[in-house]
Amino acid sequence: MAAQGSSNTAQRILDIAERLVQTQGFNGFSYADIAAELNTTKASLHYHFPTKAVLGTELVARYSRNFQTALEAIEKKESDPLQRLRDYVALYARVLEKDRMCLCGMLASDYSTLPKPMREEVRRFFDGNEAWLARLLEEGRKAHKLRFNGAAGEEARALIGAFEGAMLIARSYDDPSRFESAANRVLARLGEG
Amino acid sequence: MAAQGSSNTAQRILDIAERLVQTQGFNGFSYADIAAELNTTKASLHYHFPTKAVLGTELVARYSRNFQTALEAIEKKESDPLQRLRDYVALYARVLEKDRMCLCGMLASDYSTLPKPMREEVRRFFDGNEAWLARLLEEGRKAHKLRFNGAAGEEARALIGAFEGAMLIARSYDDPSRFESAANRVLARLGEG
DNA sequence: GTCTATAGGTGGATAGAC
DNA sequence: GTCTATCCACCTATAGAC
Repeated sequence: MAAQGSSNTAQRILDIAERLVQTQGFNGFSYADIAAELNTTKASLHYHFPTKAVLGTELVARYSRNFQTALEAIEKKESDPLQRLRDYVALYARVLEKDRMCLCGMLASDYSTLPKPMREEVRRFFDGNEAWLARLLEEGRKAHKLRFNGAAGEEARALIGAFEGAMLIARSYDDPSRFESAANRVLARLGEG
Repeated sequence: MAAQGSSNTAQRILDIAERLVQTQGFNGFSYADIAAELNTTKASLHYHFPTKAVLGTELVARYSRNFQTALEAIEKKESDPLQRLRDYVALYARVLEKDRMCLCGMLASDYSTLPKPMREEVRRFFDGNEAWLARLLEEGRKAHKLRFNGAAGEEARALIGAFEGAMLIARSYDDPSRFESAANRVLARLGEG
């Protein structure tokens, strides 16, 4: 009854594809790579995901859903705004510890070569992050727990850029502490006062 | 007498390759793409750059040299630290206006698939930027023109990450103003007081 | 659902004529 | 320095048996 893309095998395919995209980019992996790791054939993969574009689109959609779920989990803890920000940063740090880049940060660099449906999903990811962060920032400022100037939405965008960029470069040095250091500077600044 | 890589043709090849890498990544372009644009053949390109790894390495080396030259030009103007920072940001903005990503930011996302000599050149680029920025930051702080906490080197790293990340995401929205906005927030914070 | 086999295309790279 | 021709590996994708 379930759609093909939601079977167990499909999920295992997505798991492997996800790691490959996060480490090598969308143009840096192939069906053959996945097939080898799953001990199956390329043709079998095409049964579950007829084209690479479909696979990629479902990949980002799933990643976005999981990320949103993680954001909701942070909110449920009802901790203070600065702690929620720390939890948000920890989501990035956990990805980096697995020697991966944020899926959508990686896809942002592949953006010009992506099929249109993937582009839209990538944007949706950033839009969702921005909206969540902006709400948190505004709430934190009103409660005098977070300090920043100007529009919360713009600060949110700047934060996302800073985190994605810090992640990107930390990977080039195989040194997660570079991300931690940059993120902590940001948190310290926002928590001042 | 000059090495092959420094002929006029070689430079034109590098110009085209540079744009292609900045827009599509190192794995997103081919000798065929360059040949088509130059109205020549793939075989001819291999005369100038025997392998793609060699081409890529010379590409990053040239980019780094040009960037360092631009940094020295900023220093020669002997403007105040905040203005020099603005000039630094303008280097990024000019790349983005051409719908390109910073070459080394793009290569950072391809990092795991790059030949070793390219990796080293990419790191050298970031190291050079960090050193230049750290000197500027420290000088600006001593002159009470720039305000930030902690080590200048760490602040420099955070800035580079923030700029690269803002660039990366701005490209996904085809909206350079996203970069400008994020960069201006950073500059405003550093210039406070 | 998975397999074998294969199509049709493109990748980087080389040999050898001019 | 540039060309034609070619190699071989790899790519995404499909047909059809099981």
